Amino acid sequence: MASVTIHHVAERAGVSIKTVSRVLNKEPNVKPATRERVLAAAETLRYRPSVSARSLAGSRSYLIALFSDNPSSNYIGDIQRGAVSRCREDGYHLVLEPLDSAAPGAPELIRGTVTTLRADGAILTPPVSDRAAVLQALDEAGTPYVRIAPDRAPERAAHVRIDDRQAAYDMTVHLIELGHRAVGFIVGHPDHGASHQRREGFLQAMADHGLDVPASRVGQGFFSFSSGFACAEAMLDGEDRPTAIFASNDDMALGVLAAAHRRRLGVPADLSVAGFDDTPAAMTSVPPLTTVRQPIFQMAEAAAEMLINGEWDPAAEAEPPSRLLPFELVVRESTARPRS
Amino acid sequence: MASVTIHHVAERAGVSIKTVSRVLNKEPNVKPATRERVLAAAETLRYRPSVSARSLAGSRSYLIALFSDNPSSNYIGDIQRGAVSRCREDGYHLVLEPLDSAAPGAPELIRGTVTTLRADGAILTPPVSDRAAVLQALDEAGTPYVRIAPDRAPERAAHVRIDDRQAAYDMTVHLIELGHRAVGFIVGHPDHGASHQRREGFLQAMADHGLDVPASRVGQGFFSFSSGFACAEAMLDGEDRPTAIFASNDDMALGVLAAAHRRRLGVPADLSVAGFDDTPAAMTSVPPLTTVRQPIFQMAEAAAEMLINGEWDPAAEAEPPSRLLPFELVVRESTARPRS
DNA sequence: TTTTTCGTTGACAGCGTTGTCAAGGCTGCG
DNA sequence: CGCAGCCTTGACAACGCTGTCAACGAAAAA
Repeated sequence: MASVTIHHVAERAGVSIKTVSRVLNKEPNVKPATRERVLAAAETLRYRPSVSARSLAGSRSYLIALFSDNPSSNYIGDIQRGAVSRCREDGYHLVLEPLDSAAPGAPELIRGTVTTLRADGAILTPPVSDRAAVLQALDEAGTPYVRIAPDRAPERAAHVRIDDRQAAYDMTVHLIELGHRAVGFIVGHPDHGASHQRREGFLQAMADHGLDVPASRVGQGFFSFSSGFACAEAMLDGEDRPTAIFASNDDMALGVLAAAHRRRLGVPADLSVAGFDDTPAAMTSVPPLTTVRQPIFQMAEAAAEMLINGEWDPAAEAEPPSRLLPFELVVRESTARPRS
Repeated sequence: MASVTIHHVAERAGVSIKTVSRVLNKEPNVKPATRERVLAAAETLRYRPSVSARSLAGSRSYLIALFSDNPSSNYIGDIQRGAVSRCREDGYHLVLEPLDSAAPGAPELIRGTVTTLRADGAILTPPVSDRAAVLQALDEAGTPYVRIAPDRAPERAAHVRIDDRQAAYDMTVHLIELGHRAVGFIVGHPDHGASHQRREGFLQAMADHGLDVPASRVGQGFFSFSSGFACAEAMLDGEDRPTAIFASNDDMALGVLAAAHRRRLGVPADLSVAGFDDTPAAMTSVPPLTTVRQPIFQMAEAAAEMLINGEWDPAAEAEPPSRLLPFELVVRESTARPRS
């Protein structure tokens, strides 16, 4: 309880607290012998610096806030693990702040959080990463932040993303190459930036192959199972039914699967289905889903790293940094050649 | 950036910083008029106390650590939302610490985390809540903690749980009352405390109704889809196939569904399936799953509350507090009378 | 009226670090 | 040999807040 402080370590090592501080912060100009002595003392005493004291005295708080709205739990879980993993390397900690980013109080909540915490940075997941009011609050608070998979105004701040457009393009080409001509598409939640890019990628691929996409083949979903189900019902009941449906995320693809199942349409025999995200459910569905895998864990790691390294100073005029990570097409059993 | 401190508020309100501190901490003996003045000043200046400073000066850090190992993301997500929700009421923040609780370094990681953070408490989710080494590390660090759904030695520390035994008992009775006699059971991960209690509840209910449970009808799963699938295959392929299978969680129940589907067994016509947890997938599966709903959100809220209120002082000899929350049987379409 | 008590307020000393600045000791070069 | 200049180290003042203790005035008691 009477916790061990830097003074105890200093005393044991026979040096001043400042020298201990130097060693622990890997500052230069400490004699190797001294460094060893300090390290040994810290080790035997099991010394742990207090983040509060460090934060108060220094310029870093060792705290990073993660603001997320409720997209899929799996997505958030990967984000969290990735961010924490990188944080641990440098003694940082992740403070969790789930919220309703559309609520009027959201910007104020965020501002309050980063200022009470004196957070060194914030990570925003979609759809938070596209809320202008939130970004503004963070700008005003002077807190650096990294947007994950932003849509609008990517140049506005630091961000990490995959090429959603290209991924959707590639998946569409996969379907076309299998022989599909009538391909339906289910757009994701309009508030999520990636939704638009995925749609564009799809449309572009179809256009590039001279394929027509009537309005009835593009449904508006919300990234939920039920919205995927509803859109699929509409498409499958209409005349000129598609032979393949590409849903903007796995949850909706699962909804498509359910709708097909209900109509006794075999997948992939009668209908090919493709998703996006490669959630765990994609592997366990019947049949397993062809989908796009995003390196979510790595994206979060990258975001944390950018913050820890202080790669972006909001005050400076420099262009905010960004990273583009690779995606991967995962072809499983839900897509096949159309029945001729 | 040049953040507003308690001094600014004090100056603006024309009082000393101590008085501002009193008002903000809701301490007694402050004249109402003074209180108003301070509150107004804080409001217009948008003052936010620094957790670091509070932590350093006072006895509370306003930080609670959440240690979780990777059970289902949905479960963890609910836990997080519940805990954060309660934390916000009192200006607390949740620090996320996912880890591999079976790793040899886990206790040390936890000890290090709570001491650098000077955390006011820790919340442990299963299976972390049953790791003796972890509990010991926390005891040594003198940090209060609340175990969620612990199995072994519940009297050892504060905890929150539902009556898993009774829930499994009730679900089993539900199946028996539908007319099932041959009921299979899939045990959960042996490291999770609730697994044993659920099995006991099942066995007790069967015994109370004079029903026999041959060893072949009790499979050992691991809370995963694939383990549920494997266990179901074994039971369904054996002679004397059960007419109902009760899986200890929804993921495994989904595995059972897949196995039944593969054998062209109708659910619930040929086989009734019951799960546990009421995950989102339970509602969207085909057919929707009969399951047990745990008030996960509320359990986490309760855990955070116990910590915030300081309901348990590890130093004191008093018996650690605990809370038992109600569960709910959710009957959907995966269970029905057996085909006569 | 005088004394006691209590409600209200402020001064001030930390809390455990880091940042600043200065003091020595040593090295190297003139 | 002397002095500039670097390497190494330490003293000490913050950082923003809470806990302690004392002071003041007013209300209550004598």
